[in-house]
Amino acid sequence: MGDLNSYEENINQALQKKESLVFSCNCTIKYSGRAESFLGKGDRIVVVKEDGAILIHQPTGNSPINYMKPGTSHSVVFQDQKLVFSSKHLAQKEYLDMDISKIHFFNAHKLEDTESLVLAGTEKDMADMLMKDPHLIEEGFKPLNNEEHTKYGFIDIFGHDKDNNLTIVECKRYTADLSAVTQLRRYVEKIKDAKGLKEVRGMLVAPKISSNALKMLQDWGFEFKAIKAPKFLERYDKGQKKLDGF
Amino acid sequence: MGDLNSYEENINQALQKKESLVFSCNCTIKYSGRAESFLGKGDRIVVVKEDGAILIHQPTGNSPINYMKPGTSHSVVFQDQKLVFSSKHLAQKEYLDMDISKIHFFNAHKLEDTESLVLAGTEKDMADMLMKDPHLIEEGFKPLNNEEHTKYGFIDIFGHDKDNNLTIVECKRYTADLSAVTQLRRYVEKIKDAKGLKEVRGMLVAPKISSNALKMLQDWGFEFKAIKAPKFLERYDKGQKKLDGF
DNA sequence: GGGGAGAGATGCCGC
DNA sequence: GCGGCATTTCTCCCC
Repeated sequence: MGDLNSYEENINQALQKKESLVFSCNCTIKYSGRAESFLGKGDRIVVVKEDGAILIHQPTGNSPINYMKPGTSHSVVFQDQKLVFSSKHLAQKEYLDMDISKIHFFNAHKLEDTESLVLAGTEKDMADMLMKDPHLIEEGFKPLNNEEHTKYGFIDIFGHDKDNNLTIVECKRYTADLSAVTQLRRYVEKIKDAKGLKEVRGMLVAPKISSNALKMLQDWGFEFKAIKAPKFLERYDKGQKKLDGF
Repeated sequence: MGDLNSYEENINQALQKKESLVFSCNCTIKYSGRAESFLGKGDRIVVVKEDGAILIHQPTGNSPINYMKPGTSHSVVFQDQKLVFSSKHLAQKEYLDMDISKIHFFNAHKLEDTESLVLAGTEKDMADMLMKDPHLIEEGFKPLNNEEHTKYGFIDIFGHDKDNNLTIVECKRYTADLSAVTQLRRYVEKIKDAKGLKEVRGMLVAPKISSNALKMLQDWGFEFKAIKAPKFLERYDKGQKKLDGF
């Protein structure tokens, strides 16, 4: 580790080469953009990615304490015994400035990664499962096709129950809350209006529902059905069985 | 940089000492918990914090591709020419496994940081501004105090207009959308019911409103008032003026 | 710990 | 670009 001023050229070169920078430092941070913030002196971990994204982390916690989106440009100058690290995103009128008093470590590296995440257990997986096995919703439920249901908004599933009543189903992969109920209400009213119907059934499908949400749901004459989102990822499951037999 | 297997002890020691780990590696990643995911081989940056939080970043993008919350425990073993990095959060039934084929760099460090962020420009700042200068909402508007308005839920501001009509004001610091309108509707209905009133005014205060939200708002007889959230952070602003005269 | 709501939300898709 | 909506949302606050 060299002197603080020796990092000025190192960092600027790495930025120019579009490498990913990772360093830890003692610094203060100012941000101005969608909001404004200030953070006093402390040790942080900083990651600057090749696309300009910057993430600044404190030693605890899940989320970055400060950050800027991809497309941000960065520069460093040594000034008044400090490294001044400046980040700007002109299009978004956002600015971030770090006054760095010490660098604990620094690394810059070109990273290669062309993979993208394979994910299972989303709300869409849940809706797909219900479209495939509509009896999970209710015996005799007949879902309508996707073309139909896009016309009136982003309704997860709608179709007819065994008595041919039009039914709207809203899925949530987590505990359904008040806003899930108002969302369902919005769809039911929209469809009633668009189709000129007096009665449209509304169903909320989720693993759980909060107490207040259930009350509101029942007040409005809607129904709740407890179903868990499927989170079976074949590729992963196979690996798990072989590797460590969970 | 030593051989891959030499990192096994390094990493486990750093974990035991509750240091913050930062390293870059080539790996595959499996996650199982709230959902399940798999990510094929590629270069990533990994941060493990002293509280157990782990963040894994690809070379581009704002958000971590995989992560676990504070409270996660970690361990590493060298096995089949790979470093197997395992993370578990038993309470949350979450598991993450990295198969590491190469470490590009590794650093572990104890970080000191006791500061917390000072932030201005939130929805609360906006509500505070309106409570202080209620004429911004409307001439003659008289807000009620905070004790009162907590009794019926998380209503931003409510009070009486110049004609003494009870009025509920919902603030949004960004563009108001459909859910902001249904949220306002929920509050108005709640208050009507609780107070046995026939008429309660509902106002949405935000810098902008989406077209569909405006239509729905008007359909229900509510009003929109365009006001921007204040984002003036005194401490920061002073610094800016002195330092670089923005 | 559950519930409710904001966030400098972010990210995705559709028009 | 805006709009609508899910997110392994995360975070905070209050009960």
